Amino acid sequence: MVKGANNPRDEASGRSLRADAKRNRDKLLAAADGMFSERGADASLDDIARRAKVGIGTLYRHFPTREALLAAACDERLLALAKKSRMRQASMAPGDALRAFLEDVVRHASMYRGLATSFGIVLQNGSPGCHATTEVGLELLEHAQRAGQIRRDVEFEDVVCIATAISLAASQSPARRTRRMVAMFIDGLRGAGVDDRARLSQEIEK
Amino acid sequence: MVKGANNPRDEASGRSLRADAKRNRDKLLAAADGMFSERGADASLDDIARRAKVGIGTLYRHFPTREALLAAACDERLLALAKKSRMRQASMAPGDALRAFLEDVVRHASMYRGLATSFGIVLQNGSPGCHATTEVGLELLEHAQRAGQIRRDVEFEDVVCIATAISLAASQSPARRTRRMVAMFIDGLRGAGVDDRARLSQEIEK
DNA sequence: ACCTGAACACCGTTCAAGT
DNA sequence: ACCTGAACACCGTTCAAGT
Repeated sequence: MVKGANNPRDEASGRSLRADAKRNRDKLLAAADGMFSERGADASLDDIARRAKVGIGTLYRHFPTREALLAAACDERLLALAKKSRMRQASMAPGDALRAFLEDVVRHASMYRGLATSFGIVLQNGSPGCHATTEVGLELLEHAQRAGQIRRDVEFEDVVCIATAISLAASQSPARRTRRMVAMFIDGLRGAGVDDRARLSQEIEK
Repeated sequence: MVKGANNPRDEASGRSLRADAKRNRDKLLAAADGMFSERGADASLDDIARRAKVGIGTLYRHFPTREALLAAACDERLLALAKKSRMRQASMAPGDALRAFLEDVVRHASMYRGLATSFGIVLQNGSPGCHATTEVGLELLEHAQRAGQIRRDVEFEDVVCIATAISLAASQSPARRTRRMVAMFIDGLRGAGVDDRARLSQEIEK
């Protein structure tokens, strides 16, 4: 339980919330998670407010954009993902830990049906879970690179792109394809043989 | 000019169209292409009908879904893509021709802003352009595989997934990343060294 | 056979009024 | 300081009436 993540603060301002406001925020979060789970990431905001028994204006006050609401609703699960990934860092080979992380992120990017489309924006939201996930991911990547298991020229942004990309593609095609795509991508990140390497860097740079 | 592709037939039924219906269809197509180009793939269908000076019902009669309209609007450009790719088949090494094809498809999947999201569905639409593109792509893949430049276990569906995935990711991030991602993916498809290959097939199957 | 557009059921967002 | 919900401006889709 990371208690600090649940304190009564408004995302944008960081100010403390009045008791009733905090209550409303929690009700909105619960309602949003339920609604997003049942009907996907493009569920009606009106319905969410109604389920939370709160005026629609209150929803907008707490979460000015749909992405802000999505990020807040995802937050706990992203924190859990970060924690799990950090533990793997100790027990697995660096390259394998990165692949496991990539698979997890792909899964989470489709936590709600249709979430993948905006997952990139959601991750930039700066909520605790987003921050933690980004941090572990970066560590895992650097670790794998120092171990020589992943190309040096891969940036963390590439990994995020790849994850959302696979997730987006996977949501439109049978599940078995996901695993294939992760494996293929990791293979690409791993780097080609000695002969290929020089030609490849030429291909990549300009 | 492939004249056969422009004949006055309704996509679904295949029956010939009355002269005024054919005229309306063409006006809708022109209006749709303009509107999609200006405002993206989620442009208002009402606006398109209005620009075509046609009742909204007429739009629905000709194109029952938004994807059908998108596919029809894309069709000429997809035919051109297929033709260009077929020409490269003669003049380039099989692996390079496939990469060029992949880059083209990625570009076309974002022909209109926001198109990538539904590009998979659009490609399954069966219009002449979609059909031609699928056909060349399949040939290019098999050709590259026979030449030993691409793994045998890659299916054409994978290539489509990859293309839309990259396109989707690219639309949310700087342009220079696209090229990197294509290169990395192709690297993945190419296959790892001899030692890696056995482990990788294990990873992929189940 | 085809076209038209009013009618319907939705949706997101704002903001004046209330506590 | 925060909440409420009516009001506004949209959107996709259908279908009875018209040619």
